[in-house]
Amino acid sequence: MPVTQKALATHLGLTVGTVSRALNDYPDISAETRARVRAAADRLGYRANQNARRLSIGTPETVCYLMPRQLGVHVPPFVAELLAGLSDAVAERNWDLLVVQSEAGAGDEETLVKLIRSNRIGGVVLSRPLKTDPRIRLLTEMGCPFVVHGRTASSDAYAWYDVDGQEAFVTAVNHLVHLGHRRIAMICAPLQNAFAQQRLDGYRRGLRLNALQVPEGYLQVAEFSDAGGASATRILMDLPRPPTGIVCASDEMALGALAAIRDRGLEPGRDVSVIGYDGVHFGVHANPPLTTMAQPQARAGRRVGGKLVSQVGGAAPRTEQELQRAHLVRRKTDGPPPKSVAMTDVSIREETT
Amino acid sequence: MPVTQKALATHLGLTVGTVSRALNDYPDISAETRARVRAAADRLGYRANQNARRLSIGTPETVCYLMPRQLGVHVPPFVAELLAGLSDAVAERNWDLLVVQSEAGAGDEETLVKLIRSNRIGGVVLSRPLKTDPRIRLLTEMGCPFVVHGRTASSDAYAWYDVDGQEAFVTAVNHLVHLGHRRIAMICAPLQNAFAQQRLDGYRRGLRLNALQVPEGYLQVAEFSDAGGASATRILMDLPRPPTGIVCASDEMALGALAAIRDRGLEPGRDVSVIGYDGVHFGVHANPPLTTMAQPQARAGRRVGGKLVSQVGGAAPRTEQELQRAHLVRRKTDGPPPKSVAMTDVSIREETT
DNA sequence: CTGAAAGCGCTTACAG
DNA sequence: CTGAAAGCGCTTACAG
Repeated sequence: MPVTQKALATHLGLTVGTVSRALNDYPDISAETRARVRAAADRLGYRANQNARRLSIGTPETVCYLMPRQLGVHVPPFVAELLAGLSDAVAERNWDLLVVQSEAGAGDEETLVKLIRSNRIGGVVLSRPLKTDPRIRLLTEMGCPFVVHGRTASSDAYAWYDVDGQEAFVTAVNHLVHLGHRRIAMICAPLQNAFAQQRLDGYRRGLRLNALQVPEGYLQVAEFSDAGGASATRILMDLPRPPTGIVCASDEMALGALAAIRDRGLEPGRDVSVIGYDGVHFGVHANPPLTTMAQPQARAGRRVGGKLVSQVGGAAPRTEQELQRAHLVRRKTDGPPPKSVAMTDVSIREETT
Repeated sequence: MPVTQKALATHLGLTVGTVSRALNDYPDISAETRARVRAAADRLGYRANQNARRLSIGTPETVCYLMPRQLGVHVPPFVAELLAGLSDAVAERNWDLLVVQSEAGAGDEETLVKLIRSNRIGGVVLSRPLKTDPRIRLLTEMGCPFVVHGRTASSDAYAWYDVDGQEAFVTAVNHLVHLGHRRIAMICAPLQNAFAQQRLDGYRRGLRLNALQVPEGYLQVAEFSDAGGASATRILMDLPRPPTGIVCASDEMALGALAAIRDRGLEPGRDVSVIGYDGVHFGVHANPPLTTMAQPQARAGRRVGGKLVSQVGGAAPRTEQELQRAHLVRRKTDGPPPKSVAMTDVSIREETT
C-alpha cells in the first residue's frame, strides 16, 4: 500500500488540501507546516500518484519518441544515443519518456492520435521526417507540441534540430575535387526521406560550384543499408566510365561500397575514394578506416528534449530551431584519383555537358 | 477539448456508467446499446483518458526499461533493437513503455523506488545485471514484477532472458583448440558485471576441458570498449610467450584487438586468431571480417516484453526464464596458429602447470 | 439491462 | 494560514 496524501494528513492532523499545498510550495502555507509535511513525506517515502496528479492538472507530462525503423532492416544507430539524451532532458523536468515503435509513416498518424486523445502524451519527438511528412501536419493541426529530429522543406513553422546535410555534401564533393577528382558519384537513400533529398542537393550543388555535372548513372538511389551501398557501387563500377570518387548518404552504405570495391580487387582510397556520412564510431575499424562527414552526435537528444520541454513551457516553435554542421573526418578511404584516370579526365567537362 | 464519456453519455441519452460498461464489454449491456455506444465513440474519436482510467483501476499499465550506459562510453548496441521489440510486445497489450537512463547501478534504486511509489510503472526491465545487483533485490522486496535481460548467479527466483555466455566461450575455446591453438588468452569486461563473469567461466571451463590452464597474464580484464580491447591486446602481445588465440568478451573489444594486432604488423586470423562475442552486424566490415559468437538478436525485446506482461498477468517468475544459445560465425579472424609457434607448443601443458 | 453513487488520489478556487 | 468542497475522467459494486 503506497502512502497517500490522506495518510500524511491524518498522520499530521491536517487535511489533504493543506498537505498538497505544502508539498507544492504554495506561498500561503506556514513555514512550519511546510517543514512538518516535508519531513513526514520524506520519512514515509511519500510520492504523489502521478496518474491522479496528471488527471487533476490535465496534462500527461510525458513525451513520446517515435522510434524509426524499417529504412534499413534495423534501428538506426543514432537512436540509442538520442534516447539517452532525451530521457535525461525530459527527466530533469520530471516528465516521462514514452517510446513507441514507428511504422515509418504508415500507422504513425493513427498511433499519435490515439496517444494524444487518451491523454498519454503532451509532446512528440520525430526522427527522420519524410519529405512531406503527414505526421508533422497532423501534430500541427492537433496543436500537440513536437520537435523534429531532422527537418523538411517547410521547416520554418516548427521546432527542429538538424545537421546541415546539404552543406556536408558540398564539403565532401569539394574535398574530392581538391584531391583531383572529376568523376564523382553519389549513392543516396530513397528520396522520400527529407535527409536524402538534402544530401542529394548538397552533392548537386557541390558539383555545380565546381563546374561539374552529374554524368549519366552517377546518381544511384539504393536501399538504405550496406547491401544497398554495395549493389549501387557494383553498378557504378560497371559504368563505361566509372567514378573515381563516391559520396554516400550514410556510413553504412559506405561500408557496403568499400566491400564492393575490394571485391573487384580494387583498393578504396587509392583506386576509388569513398566518403561516408554520420561518423559512426565503427568507421575507424572499417577496411580501410572510413573517411566520413561526422555529425556532432554529442547530446542531440538533450538538445531535442530541451526544445520540446521549453516549447511545452510556452516557447514559440520557430525559436526552437537549431542547425548543426557536420565536419570532415579524414581517415583512409579518400585520396587523389589514380593517375591513369586523371590524365583522361582533363576533357571530361566538355564530354559530359 | 477531448471527448469524454460524459460527452458520449449526454449525446446518447445515457449515463457514464453505462457508456463505460458498454465500452469495456460488460456482458450485462444490451447488444444494441453496446453498438450505439461503440458507433458514437468511433465517430467522435473517443479515447479513454488513461490517467483517469489507470487511477481508477489502480495500475499504471506501463513498463519501465532501465537503459544501460557508462560501461563503454556509449549506449550498448543491443539497446535499440531491444527497445523496438519491447515496445511492440508491450503495445500489443496496450501498455506503455517508459525509458529511463540508468546510472549503472548507482542512482537506479532511488529512481525505481520513485517510479514505483508514484504509480508510474507496474513492471521493470533490466539489462546487464551486476553480479550481485541491488536492483534485483529491491524489485523483489517491493513486489514489483520485473524481468532481467541477462542473469545473475541467484537466477532461480526471478524472470530472465539470457544467452548462455558460458557455453559460448566453451565453444569459442574449443574451436580454437581444434584449430591447433594451445595458447589462448581472454580479454574480459570488468567482473562486477554478471555477463563478464559468465563468459570468463566459459573461458576457464573451455581450457580445463581441453586440459589447458590459464597462463600467467592470459586473462586481461579491460575497459569494455574497443580501446580497452586494444590496450589489453598490446599487453598480451608483449608477454614473453604471447597467445596465438584471443577470445574477447564483446565484438567491440575484439575490434580493438584487431587494430592492435595490425599495428604490430601482424595479421589477425593468420598470426593471431581473435573471436568476438555478440554478432554485431558491423563485424562483417571489420578488417578482416570478425569471427564471433553471435547471439540470436532476433526479437529478444519481444521475448522480454512478453515475459513481463505475462508475469503481470499472474505467471510465476520462475516459469518465465529463457536461455538462448550463441553460435559460432566463422569469418576471417580465426585460423590455425602459425607453424613456428605450434612447434614449440607441444610442451606447453607441462610448462604452464 | 440501466441508473445513481462512491471512489481512485490528486489540485485548486473559495471561505473563513 | 488552514479547512471544506468540488472537480479531473474514469471504473465498479449496488439497486432497481
